[in-house]
Amino acid sequence: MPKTAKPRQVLTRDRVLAAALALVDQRGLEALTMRSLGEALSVEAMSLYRYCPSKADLHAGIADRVLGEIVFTPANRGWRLDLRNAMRGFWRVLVSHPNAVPLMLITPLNTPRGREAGEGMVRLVGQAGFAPRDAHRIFRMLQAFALGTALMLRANRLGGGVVSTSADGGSVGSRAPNAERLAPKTAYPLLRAALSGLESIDLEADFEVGLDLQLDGIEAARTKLTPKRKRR
Amino acid sequence: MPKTAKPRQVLTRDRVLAAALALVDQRGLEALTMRSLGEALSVEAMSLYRYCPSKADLHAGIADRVLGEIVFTPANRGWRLDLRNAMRGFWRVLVSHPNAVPLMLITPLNTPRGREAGEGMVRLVGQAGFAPRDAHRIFRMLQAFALGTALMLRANRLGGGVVSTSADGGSVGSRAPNAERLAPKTAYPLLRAALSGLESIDLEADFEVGLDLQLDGIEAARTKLTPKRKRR
DNA sequence: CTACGTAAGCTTACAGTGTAAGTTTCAGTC
DNA sequence: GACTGAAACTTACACTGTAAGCTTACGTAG
Repeated sequence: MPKTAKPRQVLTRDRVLAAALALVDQRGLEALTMRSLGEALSVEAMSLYRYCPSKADLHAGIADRVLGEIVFTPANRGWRLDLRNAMRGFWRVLVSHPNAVPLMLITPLNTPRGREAGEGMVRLVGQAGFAPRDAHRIFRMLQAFALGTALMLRANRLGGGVVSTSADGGSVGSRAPNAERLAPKTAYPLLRAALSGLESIDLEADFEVGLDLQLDGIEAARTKLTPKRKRR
Repeated sequence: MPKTAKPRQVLTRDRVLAAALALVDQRGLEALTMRSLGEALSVEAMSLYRYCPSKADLHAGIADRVLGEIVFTPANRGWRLDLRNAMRGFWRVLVSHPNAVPLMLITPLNTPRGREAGEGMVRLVGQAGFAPRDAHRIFRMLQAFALGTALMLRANRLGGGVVSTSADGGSVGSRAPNAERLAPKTAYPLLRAALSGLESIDLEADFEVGLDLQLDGIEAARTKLTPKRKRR
């Protein structure tokens, strides 16, 4: 029976995933290649397969790692403040790894830390008075909202405007300011009014406003469910 | 000056995009290859580049085509019913092309039909009493919610559970019923309670419930904005 | 009718991808 | 010191997007 176990070990699944996440953060998702990741670890590409049996698994591992960065600080200050706080924590993690967000929608929760986060969120929603089944549904809604917004953040950051529109209408591609590109001269008065003067869309504000709106919606659903119960 | 223009034409950008969307619908996004698409059109892969200068452009074209399937039927029955109706139309289009949904988050609106849809949605939200800027923000929120939920639908449909978890805990991969896979035996009582007995998550219901909740939130934001104005 | 210009489609080629299969290298035990 | 087993390397292959150049067939001008 060996007592010191594995001595040569210089690589670990954790080290591989950490390097992968760093690479994705710095150079984008499409720069994550088995070979480039190997190079980042001073290792040949095929060596990684001992720790991540496939690229899909690598992706799932990265997603899991990001989910693991979420910290829960309950702090019992009422369901609304607690839930908002947790969602803000979730959001902070997402904006600190914008390039990894797509991975989170391919493999949402099935990972251990994902379950941890899910359990915590369902508990928080449950504190508003919902049964687990409904709480989980609301959790999924909040998740869709946060991830969707984070994904738009990513699309907004990089260039955009790829379509060629050979037969339909206005051409894209010039480096006009953002508002102009999204709402061009010809028509669309509302889009134009909405976006004029904006350098880019402030998705941080989007999240805050949207979150408050969701919480209001939850409040409404809550009083609909149990009209007798006292608020807090 | 030629009067009849292009006679040989057997391919069109529209035909290419239609075939591409059909291929994505039937065999998934990763089956969309220049060569496979060419084969579907009885044409060599490189011929497609005359109509879609790059694969990114092809993707954007598909997204645009899907957005074009949205139909607006205003029907002036009050902002809430009208907005719900429009969102349901949006949702119907998404669930009829689940595999194409990821493309919609890479290139959200910059396409002509995307702008069309955006303009319509902003108008509907505006009917609830919001200025264009706020209406557009709410539109973005609704978009994030719908697209995020649709993406989960996709993740839910195909297998899921790829992670190997060599060092962290429970293993995945067996073909247990869905609830068991998402909330395994050991702990997570709330997840277990939420998902026990479910064959799979009903994202159609998720969308309906979530949509109502969003509408309640919008209602709240509305009365907050203009507390004097009469509802309808 | 012939010749031509032009655009639609084809051929070839290349660098880069994930990964299956086999081979080398080396720490730790008899 | 020989053996064992895992860690890492090497080679190879099928497949991807796409750059560059070539071939074909059409509508029109002469």
